[in-house]
Amino acid sequence: MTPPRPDLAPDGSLERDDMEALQREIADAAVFEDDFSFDPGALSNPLATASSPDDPPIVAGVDQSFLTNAEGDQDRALSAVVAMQGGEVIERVHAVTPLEIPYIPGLLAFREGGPILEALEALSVAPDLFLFDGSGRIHFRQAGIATHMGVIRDVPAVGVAKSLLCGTPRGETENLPAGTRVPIEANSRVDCPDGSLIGYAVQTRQYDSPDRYINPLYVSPGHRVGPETAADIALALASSYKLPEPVRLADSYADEAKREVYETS
DNA sequence: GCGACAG
DNA sequence: ATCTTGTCGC
Repeated sequence: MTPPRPDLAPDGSLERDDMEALQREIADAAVFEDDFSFDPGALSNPLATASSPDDPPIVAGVDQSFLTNAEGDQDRALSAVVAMQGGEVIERVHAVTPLEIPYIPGLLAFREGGPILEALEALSVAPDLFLFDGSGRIHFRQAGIATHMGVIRDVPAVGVAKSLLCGTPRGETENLPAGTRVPIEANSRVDCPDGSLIGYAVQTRQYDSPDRYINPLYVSPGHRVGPETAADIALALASSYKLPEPVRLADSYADEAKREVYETS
């Protein structure tokens, strides 16, 4: 399947200015509000399956691992995709591609976007929603990897990051109770009006003991999802662990597939 | 010049 | 991201 917007694909050979210009184009094409037909309430609730006339939505988690050559340099990226439906894994695919550029904050999609798009091509099911490890709208040019990939495929996408790239939490984010969220608003480093709601710090899990605490996730709209719904989705999909299940499984699958590559070659 | 910086 | 043992707590 050819993506709706192959012209916006991340190209590691572009000049930095052109990469940033492309990101502004991506942000212009992105929709940071709910624009999908499935019922988000049917994502994790097993009972929704029986009561719904339709099949539960298919959610795909995406994550990467990296391969090292004989010299010890990271020369390839491995992208892993785990598709789930009604709480069950229905498909797993992965792809390995050579790395073009180093990791540069703000340009992550130009490093990892290639293998991701290739892995998505290998998917036989059509996900209703993508979850990416990284930011969406919480990005200098509002075009994090979740936004970039979501726009190219024109599929609803959410960014799930473990640390904050930019923006300002509208309050304390340490030791939040499970199930709570704190708005992240744009600051001067973000290419949109100061104070714009660009995502949430989301506490999916928390310890009971008072002497230690879990850090929140930073969830932001990628494409065709609003900030509120993005946070709802992360909470709904993270019933047992900090990370939403599709992303957590993609994470471990990326490691598993990496070991297979090393053992096979 | 200084600081900030997803994975 | 990646390199990695022990260790704290339920």
